[in-house]
Amino acid sequence: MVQQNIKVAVDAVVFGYKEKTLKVLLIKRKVAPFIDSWALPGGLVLEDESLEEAVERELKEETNVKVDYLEQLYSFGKPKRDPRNRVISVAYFCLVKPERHHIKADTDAKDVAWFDMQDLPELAFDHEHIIEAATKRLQSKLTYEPIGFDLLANKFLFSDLEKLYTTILQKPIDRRNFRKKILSFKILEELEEKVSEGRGRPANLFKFNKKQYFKLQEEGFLFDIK
Amino acid sequence: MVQQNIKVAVDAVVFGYKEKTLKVLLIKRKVAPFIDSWALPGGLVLEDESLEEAVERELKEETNVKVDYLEQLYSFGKPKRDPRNRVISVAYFCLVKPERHHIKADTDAKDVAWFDMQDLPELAFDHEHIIEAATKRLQSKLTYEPIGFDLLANKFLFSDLEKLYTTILQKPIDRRNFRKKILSFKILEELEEKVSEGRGRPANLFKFNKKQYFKLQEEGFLFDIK
DNA sequence: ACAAAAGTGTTCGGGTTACACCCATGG
DNA sequence: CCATGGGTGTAACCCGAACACTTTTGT
Repeated sequence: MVQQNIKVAVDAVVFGYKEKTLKVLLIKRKVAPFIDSWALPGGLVLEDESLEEAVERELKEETNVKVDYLEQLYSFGKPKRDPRNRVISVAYFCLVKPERHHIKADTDAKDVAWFDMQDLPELAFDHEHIIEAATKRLQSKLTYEPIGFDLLANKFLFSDLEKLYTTILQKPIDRRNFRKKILSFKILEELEEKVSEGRGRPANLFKFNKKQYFKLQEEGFLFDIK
Repeated sequence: MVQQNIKVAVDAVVFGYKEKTLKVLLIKRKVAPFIDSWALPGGLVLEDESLEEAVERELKEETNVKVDYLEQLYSFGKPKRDPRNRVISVAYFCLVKPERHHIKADTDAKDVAWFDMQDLPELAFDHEHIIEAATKRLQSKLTYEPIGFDLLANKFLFSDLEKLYTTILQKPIDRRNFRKKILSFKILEELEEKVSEGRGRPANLFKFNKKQYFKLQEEGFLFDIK
């Protein structure tokens, strides 16, 4: 048997929703190759940690972020994707609530920043490709799982939720039908608090009731927004 | 940086549909660990091949099978999943048409066999877990992509298709509604040939028109069987 | 009083569901 | 002529789509 010398890395596509736009978290690389390029946070997996632990560790080390949602996206393994050694990267799909948007370039990165998805810089490796896959995952998941709530603050306005859907899916939504549909799921709590956004009628705050969602899910309920 | 010594493998969950039951392709291991256990076909990735190439090569070497459909399933990377070294396995999801069911234990396996999904043996590593994930993928894909046709012969009876759906999804289907729905998609060609299965009225043969499906897909058509 | 955003109901049409009888063949 | 599996139509219902005006507040 030929001795195998392939390295295993993880990379994280971390989405955040801020100022009514979708953002992705990038770091500025401190080491070759692609030194000074923007790239996804990530790095080699250690001997004794799971893949998920590796992602969480790298995110902590490089960006100081702790994500609210994390799932495996896809593994990228073309022989030449890293110009030096062969590296297989297991990419993860992550979501962060605004409360946790505070980032900090830590020991392992020169800089960290949220980039608007409409305005990404040149990226290292095949990271552009990975972000593309993550975006598709985000768009499709948004329609059949309540992951939008992992991008919003705990208390949010209905109009925030609606704007998030139109922004990410890039198509208009009928406000009345949308509200009717979501409310019919009975997974939101309407709070007493109201918020006035400067002008216009003050709006009600809502909260996602995750426990209730899990309960309904057990009973066969399927979240589905077309 | 600590030197990393993780190996990268691929494993294939190959489904076949035979004798009106769903089967999975397994090999009997020739080497430790788990010598003589049944396991998924697979093995270490070579330095200069892509992950997909690795799967196809291993399938050829171990079982002599060439699959009709292949996509990445998930990467399994818990530290202790292989008792000896750390091995990350990128699992693939594969479908084979009956014409290609002829298998042959080749150089790298002691034996190869199709196992009924209802009657699996004890499996090596975490392969039972991998098969479980593949089964879920199969069930969900069956409802929103026309992958059932990659499990049937090129020419098939409507009742075969129906039986395949009821078998895999494990729930009854209304024959009339199912036929109406599928035919409404206009992705099947009804052939002139009829087949008499011993008793009963002879049935029409159908063929899946893949080209037509791709064309409709471009136009925004979504295959969907609930 | 005006601008801005929030909140709300009804109608229509298409698609999904439920449902049962006749047909063609072999034994 | 009987058993077996193949093939077919219609009516009820539900859900999604389309659509516009009123309410509440700040300026």
